[in-house]
Amino acid sequence: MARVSSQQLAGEFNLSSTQIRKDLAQFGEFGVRGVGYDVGSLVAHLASLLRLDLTHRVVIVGMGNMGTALARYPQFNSESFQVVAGFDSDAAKVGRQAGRVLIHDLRDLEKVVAEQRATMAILAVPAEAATSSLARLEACGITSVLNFAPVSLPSSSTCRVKNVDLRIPLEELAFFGVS
Amino acid sequence: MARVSSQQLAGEFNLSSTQIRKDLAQFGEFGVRGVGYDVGSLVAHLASLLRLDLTHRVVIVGMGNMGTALARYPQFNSESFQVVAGFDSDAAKVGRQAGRVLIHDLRDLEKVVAEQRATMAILAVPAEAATSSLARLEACGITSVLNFAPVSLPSSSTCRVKNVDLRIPLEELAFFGVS
DNA sequence: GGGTGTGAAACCTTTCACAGCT
DNA sequence: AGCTGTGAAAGGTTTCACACCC
Repeated sequence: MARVSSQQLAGEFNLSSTQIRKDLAQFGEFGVRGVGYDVGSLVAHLASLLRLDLTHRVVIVGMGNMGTALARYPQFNSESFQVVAGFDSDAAKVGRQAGRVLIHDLRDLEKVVAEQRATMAILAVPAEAATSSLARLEACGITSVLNFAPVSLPSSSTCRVKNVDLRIPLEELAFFGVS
Repeated sequence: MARVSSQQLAGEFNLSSTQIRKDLAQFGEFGVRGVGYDVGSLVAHLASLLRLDLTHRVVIVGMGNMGTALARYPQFNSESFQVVAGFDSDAAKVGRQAGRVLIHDLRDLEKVVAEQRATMAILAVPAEAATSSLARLEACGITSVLNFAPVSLPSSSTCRVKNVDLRIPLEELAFFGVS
């Protein structure tokens, strides 16, 4: 039975051991006094809390370079997430594979989302196509969207949008970078 | 002379007006009492503080789908940032363009970085190539690296690394997403 | 001994309230 | 009157110190 202590975790993440214990204690008494945390049960508890214990089915809209890169991104095809379809309006791409992901015609979005029982989507379309794509995703029951298009899109009551702006980490580097 | 008040900014960013004023006051008295902030001078002050007043010259290592997508990403070719070269070890890609970015042979990394006077780099190589690529970038004077490879790389005293893990926003969506 | 869980103290951030400038 | 800048109060988070359990 593998164990881990708050000190080991603290070392790993550059935090204090007290911080680790306080945070974990928020969700119950996961640890055993004098012993530490059982790795298996800790992982299970946290996965359940973060809803990573079930596999989320994801579609990617826009199979340009970004969409294709994300379809192949190993962390998007793991225990918790599975990319089940890609979509593009370019007929030349339809029918091809990107990694293990089949590219569908964007016109079939509603049909394929329903067939695949997808609940999450990644938007990787040009800025001008982002709003209309989001509307279609909302309408066919997608509840979470990760948006890579360079426009900020709003969440709604039925669909949470998270906007990824890759300029922000680059600006952080410019600010903190070695001078 | 365009002006803006802390209330307007607060509305824009969903913050309180006091928050805006306290934060800006950290860096000096940018505003004018009874009037507000002059947009031009506020932008200039903040750009200078964040070191976004000069153009940072960026190279991209690894011109697969992710590297190519980033080379074309409009926000990486703006006032503050300019992608000046791409690199790949695949001879078939060398000499091609991705957007306005010319792809060089990875063997010429040191030469081209010096010629182009680049100071920042984006790593978009497979996991197994990440560590050695970072070592070469550090050795040729790159001071900031944005790492998209799916491994966490450490900063050093001469080179700050920022690791981008796209699984994190996806996990946030899984957790907060509409149930 | 060793390591968790936790009240209390220290520390930091946000909000309030208002003086002061245009 | 209108809006910034800021000391003081309120609120929240991190660290400390130690009781408690294996």
